[in-house]
Amino acid sequence: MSMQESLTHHLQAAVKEHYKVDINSFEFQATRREFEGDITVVVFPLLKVIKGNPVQIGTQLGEYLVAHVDEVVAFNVVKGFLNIVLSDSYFLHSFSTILKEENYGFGPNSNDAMMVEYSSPNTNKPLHLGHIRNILLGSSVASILKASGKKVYKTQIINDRGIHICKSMLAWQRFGNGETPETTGIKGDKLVGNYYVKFDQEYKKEIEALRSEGSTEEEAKAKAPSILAAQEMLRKWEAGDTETVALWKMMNEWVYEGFEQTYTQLGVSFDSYYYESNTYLLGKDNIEEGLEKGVFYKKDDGSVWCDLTEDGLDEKLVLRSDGTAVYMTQDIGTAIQRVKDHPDVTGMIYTVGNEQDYHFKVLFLILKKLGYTWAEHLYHLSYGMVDLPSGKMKSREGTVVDADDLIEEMTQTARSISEELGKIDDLSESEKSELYHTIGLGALKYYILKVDPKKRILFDPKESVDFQGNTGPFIQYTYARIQSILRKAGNVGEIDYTKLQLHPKEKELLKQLQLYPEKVQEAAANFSPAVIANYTYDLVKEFNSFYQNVPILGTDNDHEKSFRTQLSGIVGSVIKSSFLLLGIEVPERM
RNA sequence: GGUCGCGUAGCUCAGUUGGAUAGAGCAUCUGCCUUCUAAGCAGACGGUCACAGGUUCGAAUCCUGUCGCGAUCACCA
Repeated sequence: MSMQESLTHHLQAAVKEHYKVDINSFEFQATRREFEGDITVVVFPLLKVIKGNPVQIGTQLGEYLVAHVDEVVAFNVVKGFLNIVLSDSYFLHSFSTILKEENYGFGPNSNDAMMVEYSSPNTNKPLHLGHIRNILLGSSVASILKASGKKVYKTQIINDRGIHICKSMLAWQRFGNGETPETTGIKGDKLVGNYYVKFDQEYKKEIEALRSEGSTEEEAKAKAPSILAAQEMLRKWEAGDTETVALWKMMNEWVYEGFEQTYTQLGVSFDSYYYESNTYLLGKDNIEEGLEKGVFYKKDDGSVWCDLTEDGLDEKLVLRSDGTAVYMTQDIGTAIQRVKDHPDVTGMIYTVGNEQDYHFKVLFLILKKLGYTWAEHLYHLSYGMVDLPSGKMKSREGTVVDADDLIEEMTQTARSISEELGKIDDLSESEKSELYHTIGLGALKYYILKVDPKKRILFDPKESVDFQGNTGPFIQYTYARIQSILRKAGNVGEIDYTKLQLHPKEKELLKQLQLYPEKVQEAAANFSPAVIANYTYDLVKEFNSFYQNVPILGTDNDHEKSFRTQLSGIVGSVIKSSFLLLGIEVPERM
C-alpha cells in the first residue's frame, strides 16, 4: 500500500469520526519546498461537504493522523493546506525496498504489444536533423513503452519507390559515369542524394530554357525533358523492367548502407522493415470490404470515398476513379497487414511530423469504422518541424543540417571541452573517442528530447548545443561523479538504519527517487520522453546539491558513510536507467 | 476563409485530474576548488503566464472571443 493510499484510509476514518461523513478521495500534493512537511493534503475541497474553517479542519485531521499513523510524526496547517511530516524510518524503509528491486521503476510485463513506427525515410537523400528528431522520439518512446511493461515492435516504412526515387536514378544514369560508393569513397546515401540535387539543377535549367521560349511556368514544369524521362522511368519500374529494377535495387542498397551507418551512430535499431515497393498496392481489397460494410461509397465516376462529415471532417478519397490507390489506400492496407504479421499487436504508434495531423486523424477514423479493435489504440506521435533561422530545411536547395555532420560536430565539441578540462588525459585514444561520442550524442539527444514534441524547434547551427545547465552532459557528468565515489568507497558494509538520522538533502533525494516508477508510467501514457528528461534533471539537481553540501565519504560516522554511498549508487542507477529510456549512454568517467 | 497546434523571464524551456509567493537553464552580477570530479554548488537580478471576458473559495491550467506564429485543407506522398 502506498503512503497516499494509507493516508486516504486514515483520513476517511478521521472525517467519519469528527464530522460523520464519508469522503472517497483526498487531494494530495508534494509539499512545496518553502514549507515544512513531505506530503500535503488540500483541505479546500472538503469544505463542500464539511462546513467550517479550513484551518480548524486541517488541524483536527492532522492531530488524528499523528495519533493513528506511525509514519506521521508532525504536521502544520497553512491556510487550507495540511502539511504532513513523515518519519525517517518510513523513508528508510522505502529506500531499502528500492534497493532490492531488480529493475526499479519498470512496470510489470503485460501481453499488450505495441508497434512503434519511426524514421521512415525516402531513399533519395541522406538523413537530416528533421529525421533525427523523428528517430530519437520514436526510439525513445519505444523504450519507454517497453519499460512500462508493454511488448514493443520497432518498425519503419521505407519510401523506396516513386517519382522522386527515379529522379536520382536518372541523374546518376546520365551524369554518374558509373561511380559508386566504393569508387568515390562517398557514403551511399550521400552519393545518391547528390544526384537528386543534380537532377533538380538540370530540371530547373530546362524550365528556364522553356520559359524563355514563351512557355508558362506550369507548362515548362510539365514538359521539361527531365521530368518526362523520370515519369517514363517510373512506368518502366512499375512494369518490372529488368534494367530499371536492377538500377533501383543497386542504388537503394547504397542508401541502406548509408542509413545503417547513421543509425549505428545514433544507437537506434529496428525489429522489422516495411518497404513501400511492397506495400504500395495494398489496401484495395480493404476498400472492397469497406464498400460491402457501407463504410465507403462509390461515386458515378467509379472513385471511392469515405464520408466523414458527421465526424466534423471532410469526405475523403480512398480509391481513384481509374481504380488506382492513393496514399490513404496504402496506409489502410499497411496497417492491416502489420497486424496480420504481428497478431499480438493491440495498438500502433506513428512517429510522423505534424504536417500530417489531418491525414492520421482520417486514417484512424477510417480504421475504426472498418471495425478493427486495435484501431482504438492508434496514436500519431506528432512533432513540430525543426526549422533553421533561414526558414525550412530543403534538401534540394542544400539548406539542410545533415545528420552525420551534426553528430560529428557534436563529438568534436565534446572533444574540445574535454581536452580543455584535461580530466581524462590518461585514457587511451579509443576510450577517448568513445567518450566524446557518448557526450556529444548525449548533448544532442537530450537537447531534442527534453522539449515537448508538439513544439517546433528553431535550430541555429551557429549557436552550438549547450553542455552546461539543463543538458545531457550535465547529467552524464553527475553520473560519472557518482561512479567515482563508488570506486573510492569499495564495499559497503551492513547498514543499521535505526542508527541514522536523515539529512534534509537526503530526504529530498529519497522523495525524488520514489517518483521514478510513476514518471515511467506517465511518460508511457503520454508518449513523452520529455517527462523522463525533466525528471532526470530534477533528480540530478537534487543530487548535486546533496553532493556539494553533505560529505559522503568524508563523514566519520560509518553508518552515514555507507548509507550515503548506497544512496549515491541508487541515484546513479536511476540516472543510467532513465537515460537509457532516452537512448543516452552514461560514462564512468568524464 | 475552414480546421488543428503553439504563445510563460532578454533567450531556450518546465509547470497533466484547477491549489500556497509561477519554476529551471543560458546570459549578466556576487561568493565557493589544500576536503568525495567546479561540465558543479550557494545566491542576486529578471514575469501584465499574448490580450479581453467568463466559470470557481481558488485559473498559466477549464470555457468564449480577439491578436500573433506555424501547419493543413489534391483523384501528391
